This record gives sequence, C-alpha cells and structure tokens, in this order.
Amino acid sequence: MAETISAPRGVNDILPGKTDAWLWLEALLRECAGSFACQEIRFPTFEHTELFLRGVGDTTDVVQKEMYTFDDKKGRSLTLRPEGTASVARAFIQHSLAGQGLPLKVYYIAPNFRYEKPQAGRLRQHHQFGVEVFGPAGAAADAELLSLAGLCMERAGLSDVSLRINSIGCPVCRPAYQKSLAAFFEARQADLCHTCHDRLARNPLRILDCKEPGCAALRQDAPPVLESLCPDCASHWEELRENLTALGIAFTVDPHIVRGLDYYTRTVFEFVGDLGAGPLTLCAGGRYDGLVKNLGGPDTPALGFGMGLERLLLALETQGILPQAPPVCELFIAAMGEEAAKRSLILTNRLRVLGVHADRDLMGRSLKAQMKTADRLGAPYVLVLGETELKENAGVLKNMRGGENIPCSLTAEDIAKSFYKL
RNA sequence: GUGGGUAUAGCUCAGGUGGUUAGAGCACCAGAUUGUGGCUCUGGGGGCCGUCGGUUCGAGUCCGAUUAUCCACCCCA
Repeated sequence: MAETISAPRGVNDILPGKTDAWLWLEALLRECAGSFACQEIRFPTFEHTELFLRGVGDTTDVVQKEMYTFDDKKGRSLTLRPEGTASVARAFIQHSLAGQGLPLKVYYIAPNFRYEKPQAGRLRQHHQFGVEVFGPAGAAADAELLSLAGLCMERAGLSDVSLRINSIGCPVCRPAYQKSLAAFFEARQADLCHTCHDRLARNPLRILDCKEPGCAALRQDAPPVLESLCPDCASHWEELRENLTALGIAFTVDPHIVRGLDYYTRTVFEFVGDLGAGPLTLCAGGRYDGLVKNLGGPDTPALGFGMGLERLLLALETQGILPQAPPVCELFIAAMGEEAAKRSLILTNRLRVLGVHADRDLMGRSLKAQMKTADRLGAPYVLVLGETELKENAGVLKNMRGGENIPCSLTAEDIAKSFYKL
C-alpha cells in the first residue's frame, strides 16, 4: 500500500457535518454586516511581500517570523496573506475606491496564514471575518464598528464576552510617550523579565501587556498612556466612550491593550471570551488612520476589526450552543427488487429536480438496511417502493418521527407537494 | 523560536516489573425478523501498536532519533 499523506501541520479539514456550523455562522455574520450597510469584498490569497512589510510593519512578529513567503517563477517575492487589513487597504488604493464616495464599508470572510506553533485556538491557517471602514475620522464610527462586532457575537449566542478598549495615541503624541515609557523601564531594567528586556528595545508598549507578576507590579507606576494623549486624541477618546455609553455598549478601559501590528492609532480594542480553557481573544481591531497614506494612497482615516471564526466556533462548542444542523435528506426512497430500483432512480431524480432533498440506496442493500440508512440521514419521511406499490401505483410517505403517514401517488409532482407544505 | 505531556481499530481508551495468536465500548456490515429504522440479542470485517534505528534469545512494553498532536510561553484571531 502506498504511503498516506496527511494535511500540513496546523491546518484543518472541515469535514461534512462540521460544515453546517460554518455555513450557519458565515450567513449570520453576513447578515450582521448587511445590517450595517457593509458590502463584501474579496481579495487574493497572496500579495507582494512588500505590502505586508510596509502595511503591517517590518518589526512586528507577524512579519518577522510568521509569514509564508516564497518567490514565484520570475523571482518576485510573494506572501500568503497573514491578515486582511493590508489587502483591503491595497485594493482601496489600487482601485481608487475613495473616488466612489466615502465612507466605504466592507467586510470579508477569508483565510489567513501564519507560521505559528499550533495550539488551542491557534492554527497556521485560520479564518477571519473582518470589517474595514474607510473615511470617517470621528469616534462615532469607532462606536458603530464596536456595535457591529458586538452584534455578531450576540446573534451567535455567545455570552461572557467582554469588550476592552484603549487608546494608544497618534504620531503626534505616541513618540513622546514611548520615549518616556522607555526611560521609565530602562531605569528599572533589572526588575524586568527576560522577554521584557527584548520588548524594551523593540516595542516598550508591549511591556504593559506582560503577564509576569514582577513586570505587572512595576508598571503600576509607569506613566499611563491615556494621560499622555494629545488634545485631538484625548477628545476622540472621550467621544468614543460617550458614544459607547449612548449605545448602551458595556466596556472596560484596559490601558494594557497594545496591538502587535504597527498600523494602529488611537482606538484599539479586544473582545475576550471566557472559555473553559481560559480567556481567548475572539475579536480585535482598532483605528489605523495612517495606513492608507503609508501605502501610497490618499490620506484617509480608517478602522476595522478581525474576528477568528475557528475561535468563535470553539467558544460556541464549549458553551454547547451550536445550532442543530438540518437533516441532509428530507425523503428517502427505499426500493425492493430490480424494477422498483429502476423506478426509484427516476422518481428520486424528478423529486430532486423539483427541489426536494431526496436520496436513495446506491449500495444494493436490503430493505431493513435502507431503513437504517434513512434513519441515520435523519430523513423525516421514507417511501418504500415494492411490488405492491408498483402494482397499485401508489404508496405512503412513512413518517419516521411518529407522526401521520401521508398516502401518495408515485408521481414526483404529487409527492413534492407534501414537501412544499412542510 | 523555547519548555513539557501524548502517540495501540474509524472514534474513546485498556494492555503491572519485556514472554504464545494485541483487547473493550461506540461506530460500521450481516443475521435473528422472506416488505419497514430506533430497543435487544448473535455473528463479522477492520491494527506493520506513528515512523526509523538501538538494546535483547524475544519489544506494543525499555533506550535514541524523527514526525504528528495537545498544553504553556513568545505572539496572535
């Protein structure tokens, strides 16, 4: 026997039976996005590597160690998309979408690829539902975006999800803050954990996010971000909280939220779900006012979020609130004998053409076994086709769930009527 | 990238200190019931014990490597 091949590390098959949950969730998310007048955008799976170097930031972990980068046959460096925002911004610029009038509100459902070590809720290929809004500078847009994200999780049935927000300033106020933060931690370098030493050099903001008790204690006295915001950022921050309150959206201010992608400005947020295994970020995003300009486009404020579909489904599964999938088959036709089998082939096909989810035996099994198959498929009705039925040109739709049986002729139109009514 | 656990049937797992032909439950197939599913009973198929190498008269069991998987960290959705 030839050696078998399995899927690469960290990527999953979504098997029949499991796809129902995906279809349900995707439809729900599209519906939510539609409620907010967002249109779908689709973009390629790979981009020029340069897009992510400039968009996401070449000092970030995602870019430095997690990208699937390769050269094509002409030696161009391409990269499997590690996140969606850069691609959407690229398309926005490339097609001059600003010219069609702002704001532009788009959403996508697409896989992302990151070379990570797989673990709970972490894969090398994962899917995100993302929303990006281009144009509005005011915090009302931030509040609407958060409302949309919240609606998605609420409609999915998730409880125990908390929203945490923060503001990390803008190019006007952040450099000064980063400097003072770096100075603060440099003076106390001896007390920082090993990884925070690295963070001090690369991105001192991240020290605020460290879980080590020592670092957590140390940062108590660190200069707070929110107090170092410039007047514009401060009023945006103020406006955001007012709008959230007006919308009745519960949130907690968490000055330790720092996003790992360089393009964020001002508003950053996370929706954290409390699963059995521990807290997991289900959705995260923020404002990225500088990204479009940085990628060579018109100076356009923008904001967005990404929501991890695998994590969402994981959360729904642990809470046991995934909806039940509809049966794959509405009517199973069980045939006995060659003549009946031929008749069932034709009848089943006509029913399918009429839109009935009909199925029949293809394995040449006994009547009993066919009944069993119908049961396993969850078919609510079975039509047995045997000598008697053929002779009388009539049969009965046997109700598999204990309800009334329905007498019927053997014409597809007559049978189909019963299913249109259901 | 760093550290730890695990790997036996499609699935969940048993197989003290090495010793005949590797087991159970569930699932699958068939029969009991010559034209009727679920419940019950009986039988059946299905395994190079992750892979490669080592120790040994003898390895599912011990050792090493490798791969996969799970968990924690880094980071992230």
